[in-house]
Amino acid sequence: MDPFAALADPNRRLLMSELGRGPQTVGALTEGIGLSQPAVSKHLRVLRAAELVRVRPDGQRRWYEVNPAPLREVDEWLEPFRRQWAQRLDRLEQHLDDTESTPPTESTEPAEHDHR
Amino acid sequence: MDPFAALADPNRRLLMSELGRGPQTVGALTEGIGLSQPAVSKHLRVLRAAELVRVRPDGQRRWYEVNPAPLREVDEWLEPFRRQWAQRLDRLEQHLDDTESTPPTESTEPAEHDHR
DNA sequence: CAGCTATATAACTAGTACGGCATATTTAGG
DNA sequence: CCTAAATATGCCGTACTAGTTATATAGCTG
Repeated sequence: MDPFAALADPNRRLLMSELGRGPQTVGALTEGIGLSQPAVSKHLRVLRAAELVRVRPDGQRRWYEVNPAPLREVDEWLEPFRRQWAQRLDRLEQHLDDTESTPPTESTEPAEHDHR
Repeated sequence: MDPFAALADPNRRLLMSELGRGPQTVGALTEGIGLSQPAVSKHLRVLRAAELVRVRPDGQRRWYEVNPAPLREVDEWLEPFRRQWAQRLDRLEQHLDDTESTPPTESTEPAEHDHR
């Protein structure tokens, strides 16, 4: 399963963040979040399928821990957009007011753009 | 709408990447992707709701362009996991084989962890 | 073994997502 | 005005999601 889909759910992101603080059992995770234990188990299953977490059985407990590797894919996807952050932030504010009105610089084409 | 959810769909990520190469009209985007025009319009609506893109009407055309700002939220969410990447990458390989078998280092607890 | 604890799975439900086709809307152009 | 082009919206079917409760499974303990 792809990490983007796995991280789409806010509760799963919460679980990841919680696990980021160290390995946890299902019980501990269930307490931290406002969900039933089965719900947590299912989210963990999705995270496992995405390989975002790994499990270590220990008697009747299961210690879940973060596996950050698949997050690289997310990070790499973000990469091309990074250089745009700084540049466009000022433009954003300017645009928030007149989003509907201004056509591109030229008449029918947006002219060459920053990535040219 | 939250950027994670917006990016969960692979087609929307494709549209974002396409737009990363410069502003495009709906028609152009529709050609690039294997979807109907209405489908593209709907995806663009979601991206707009997440403020990941902005539109500029130009006659009957609409020029869509990336607004990278919300991607910062994603990037910031990744931040805490970054330091784990390097460290755990070697451990991962080791684990790929014996994920089910090895109990934690200690008997009932995973012993102290990096931050416990 | 009996019973408790910890976790996973099953069955069900309500809501939402994504696609398609058809249609509305807006603008351009003769 | 009438038509065509570009885009958005409505409606529908199918599929998946995320939650619940109930139950199964596995280990622990007396």
